[in-house]
Amino acid sequence: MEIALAAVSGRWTTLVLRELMHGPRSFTALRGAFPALGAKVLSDRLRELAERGLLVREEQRGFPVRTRYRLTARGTALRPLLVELYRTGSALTAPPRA
Amino acid sequence: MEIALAAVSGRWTTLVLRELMHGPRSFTALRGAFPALGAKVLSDRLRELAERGLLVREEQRGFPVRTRYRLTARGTALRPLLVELYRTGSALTAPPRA
DNA sequence: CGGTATCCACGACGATACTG
DNA sequence: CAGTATCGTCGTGGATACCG
Repeated sequence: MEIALAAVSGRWTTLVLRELMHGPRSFTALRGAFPALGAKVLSDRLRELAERGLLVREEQRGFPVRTRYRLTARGTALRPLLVELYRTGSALTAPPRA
Repeated sequence: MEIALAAVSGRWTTLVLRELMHGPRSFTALRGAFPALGAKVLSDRLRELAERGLLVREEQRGFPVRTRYRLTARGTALRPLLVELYRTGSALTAPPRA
């Protein structure tokens, strides 16, 4: 559980993962998706996720340099967990039944 | 998702919740279950979980004072999430399939 | 466009000591 | 038995500025 928890921990981590579940995204696209997310934090998070083998960074040659972040199989494996987090969060938000 | 994540965040939180899923436990019983868990951190965690309405603290009169921590309905609602965390963690631990 | 470098604030965690 | 008090450390995250 610690491993799974570490994989999704961090204020922005789940949001970034969720965005990438829809397909590869560029750095700027991710920033655009979350205006409140600073460049440094996004950079930190992406590096961490890459180190955990949950996503890969792909550079396209040319100018300006194009970069895409794509989830790996391990990354997409987190989908059910994200769904469950959403489901449980909704349940907790709903009025407590006594 | 942030709400669900907050509910299970913290190094010991999931473990404590998991232990309480088996039934009410005393402070000392919880300490015994996790020898590496300091009294202060356990105290912090229990207070936080109580504030979130995930468990309740029950005192029995007498000497010495007996205390039990029991999950509420909201607390037990986290079970599927814990299961999913375990499942996902196992999947991530397993050899990466490329 | 796609980042890195610095610095700072805050909260989680841990160790130690003490209490009713 | 069931905690609280205090202190120190570290990681996350935010603000700002700068770079190829």
